[in-house]
Amino acid sequence: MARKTGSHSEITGPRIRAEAARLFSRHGFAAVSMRAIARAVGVQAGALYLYTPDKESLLFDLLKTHMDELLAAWEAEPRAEDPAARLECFVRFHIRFNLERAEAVFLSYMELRNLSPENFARIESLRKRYEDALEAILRQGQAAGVFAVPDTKLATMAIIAMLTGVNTWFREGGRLSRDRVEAIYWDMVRKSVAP
Amino acid sequence: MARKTGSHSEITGPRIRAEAARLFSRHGFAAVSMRAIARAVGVQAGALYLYTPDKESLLFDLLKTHMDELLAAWEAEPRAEDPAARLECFVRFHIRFNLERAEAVFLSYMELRNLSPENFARIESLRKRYEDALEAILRQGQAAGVFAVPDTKLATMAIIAMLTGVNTWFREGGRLSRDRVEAIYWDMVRKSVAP
DNA sequence: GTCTATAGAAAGATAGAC
DNA sequence: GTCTATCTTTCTATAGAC
Repeated sequence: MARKTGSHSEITGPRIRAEAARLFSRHGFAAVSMRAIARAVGVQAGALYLYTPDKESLLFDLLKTHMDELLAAWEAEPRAEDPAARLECFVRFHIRFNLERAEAVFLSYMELRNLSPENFARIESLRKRYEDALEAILRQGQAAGVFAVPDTKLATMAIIAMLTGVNTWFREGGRLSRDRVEAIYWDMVRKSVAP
Repeated sequence: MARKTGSHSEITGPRIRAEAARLFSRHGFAAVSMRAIARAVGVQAGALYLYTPDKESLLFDLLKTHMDELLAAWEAEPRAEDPAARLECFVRFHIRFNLERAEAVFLSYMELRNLSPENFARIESLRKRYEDALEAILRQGQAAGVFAVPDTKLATMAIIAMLTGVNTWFREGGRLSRDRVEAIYWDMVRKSVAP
């Protein structure tokens, strides 16, 4: 136990990211000062710079981690062969994952403009990979004749926007359970791509 | 022509709102300074306070005007009796109007958190009125047996999110014309609420 | 109606003590 | 690893000249 008083790098780093995510998603990146983050964590402002070179890198770290986890979680899902079953899996996965990470999802849509062009491009390419996963399902179903969409690219964007919208109104303990919401959205998506 | 040099109230007011909308939508409310708005307009920062009591009121004015114009434009649309025809009208109206006012739409989704609680509530109640217009169409079609949605409230939120999403990717002069996009989205919406 | 000038507060980031 | 102190810049908003 030779550790010096006030040395907590293994917990302060994650705490900084957690508080930054909470504050950024609530007030917006530009409206949150480094001092405000430090206060929430319980350290002085200067201490933050031991964990991030600057404010923008802190934001980028949050968005990059979120996108990596999103892609990894989707790739870990069981992979159904049937296009309709895969599409249902995607719909339920997207709603579930996004509701569990509401803060990060909000950030990843709202705060992109605060990234440098290079960092912006990196996040966008990860998002594109995720969109491509859905488009591949739609193409497969289209080829098999079980889906009939006029344009798979537009259907991809339409479905993702529709599903992500759940985050704007869903509240735990509200009128509908998360599972019921998933079922209702799946019903609408299923019909929207039906022949 | 007794007007003093530098007196332009009838054009400076609208210019301030236009430049503020452009800058807020591009960089975010908190990231745009009053100096930056003044510079874009071509006046000094102090002159802005002849047109707005403070920065937040300027934002509120933009959002309020947008919501008022949205509601007025929808109410001015020809009102079809048939629920399916009215729904198609809503889909096309929403896409068209939102694409024409991309900056204001972006602001009205992204910058709500920068309003005071009172002003936030005023904007949200206008948004609710717009959502209610769509829900009324869905209820009417449901009662007539031409639509079959598991939950009209969720279908309302799903459809609006899907349609508003067009603004995130549509570019004039791209692969698809605006009319073609409207038709494709209408096809998907039509099927999603079909029995 | 717009300008210059400025008050007063707060921002991002760094230096050096401990 | 964290703190205190501070540099430098920038911010919102106001006062008073023209």
